[in-house]
Amino acid sequence: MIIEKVAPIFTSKGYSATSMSDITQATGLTKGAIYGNFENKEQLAIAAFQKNMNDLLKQIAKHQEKGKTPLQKLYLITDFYRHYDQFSKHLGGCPILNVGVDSNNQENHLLEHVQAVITRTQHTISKLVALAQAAGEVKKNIDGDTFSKILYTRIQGAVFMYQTMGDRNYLIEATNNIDHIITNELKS
Amino acid sequence: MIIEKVAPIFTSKGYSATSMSDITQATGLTKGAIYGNFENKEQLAIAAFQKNMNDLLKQIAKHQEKGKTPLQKLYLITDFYRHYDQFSKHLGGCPILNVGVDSNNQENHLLEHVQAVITRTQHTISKLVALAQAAGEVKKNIDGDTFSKILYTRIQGAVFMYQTMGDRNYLIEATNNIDHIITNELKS
DNA sequence: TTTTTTTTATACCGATTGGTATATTTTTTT
DNA sequence: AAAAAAATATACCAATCGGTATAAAAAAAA
Repeated sequence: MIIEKVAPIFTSKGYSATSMSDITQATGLTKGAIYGNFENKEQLAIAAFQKNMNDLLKQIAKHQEKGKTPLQKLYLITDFYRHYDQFSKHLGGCPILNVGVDSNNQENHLLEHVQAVITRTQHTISKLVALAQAAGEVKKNIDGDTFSKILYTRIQGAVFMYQTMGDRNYLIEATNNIDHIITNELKS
Repeated sequence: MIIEKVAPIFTSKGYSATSMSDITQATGLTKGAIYGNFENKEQLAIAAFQKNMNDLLKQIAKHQEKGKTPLQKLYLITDFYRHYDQFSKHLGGCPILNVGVDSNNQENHLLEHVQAVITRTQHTISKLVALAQAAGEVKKNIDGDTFSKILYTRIQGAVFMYQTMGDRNYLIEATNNIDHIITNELKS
């Protein structure tokens, strides 16, 4: 319950801009209660980030269930991010982007967690490409690792532009464009 | 001189993680001296951001001088970002990305300055495309505004991935890929 | 060289920071 | 119902936060 109430604050305001009184105010608890459950502010921030990532990755996986073949699932990943403005709202923004930038050049250990999630997600995408190749849906000469990096980089770029310009069209145009690439360059 | 020493700190650590004692320490001045030159911390952060943007935009313009035609200058923009890891280092990271994310959902007025620079830069790129079209270097049916948004979004995505993963290849692959698009889809 | 102006340093302000020892309350176990 | 364990609240800590009034020093103007 603490984590749930605190996670969107950390994501939207950033680590050092989030104070313990923000946390006590949001939870309705006192500092004693918070420190009875978490070692310190950093551990709470890490727990909040992991909760956000759990929510996010679970939702992406759920969205993919609508697709039957690996290729359909690939399209559904981009489709998820097409409407990422809605989902990221209740996370307090994109945790990967926000925490990634916020924790860079900082003394806390949040960055390592962000890196781990990015690496893991890229692996998931590249394995999906391999499955699509095995099913004959995607050309054999496509390199899954390269594609997953391109896809992830483009999506995060669109997320950044969406968040700082407040324009959802960046998400729409980027995902449409990636779909176009999948159809014209990957699809066999 | 104050701005010069302080700018990379604000960019790398973020607004609220940068304290006045960080500033006095970096400049060798006391708080009295700082507040004799700047109204408050926020105005100093804005001045620092604008100094960074001045440096960045000037360097991009300078890099473009090597090209003669509008199309060559377009290639030189992507070429600048191919080596952005070197240049952004002495800025304390990418000010657009870092300040854009950092100032989101914050009470300061930094975000508006970031938005203004992004809008302005996209205008510059789209005017360059128009010039290239007038010179017969780029197809007439290309929409400059759309292209400049795609280019900028992809570059910022690569900058984010470079910074959080610490891998320069994200910059290289993204800029190579954009060049590929210019050559195959824009060039007449 | 004296006066004026600008810049910097000192010393302080109240408020807030993250964090903790201890007491109280609540929950669980017996 | 009594005892033990877990969770929460109270009251406090030194340190630091951003900011300021005033005095000293340096620079510019006269």
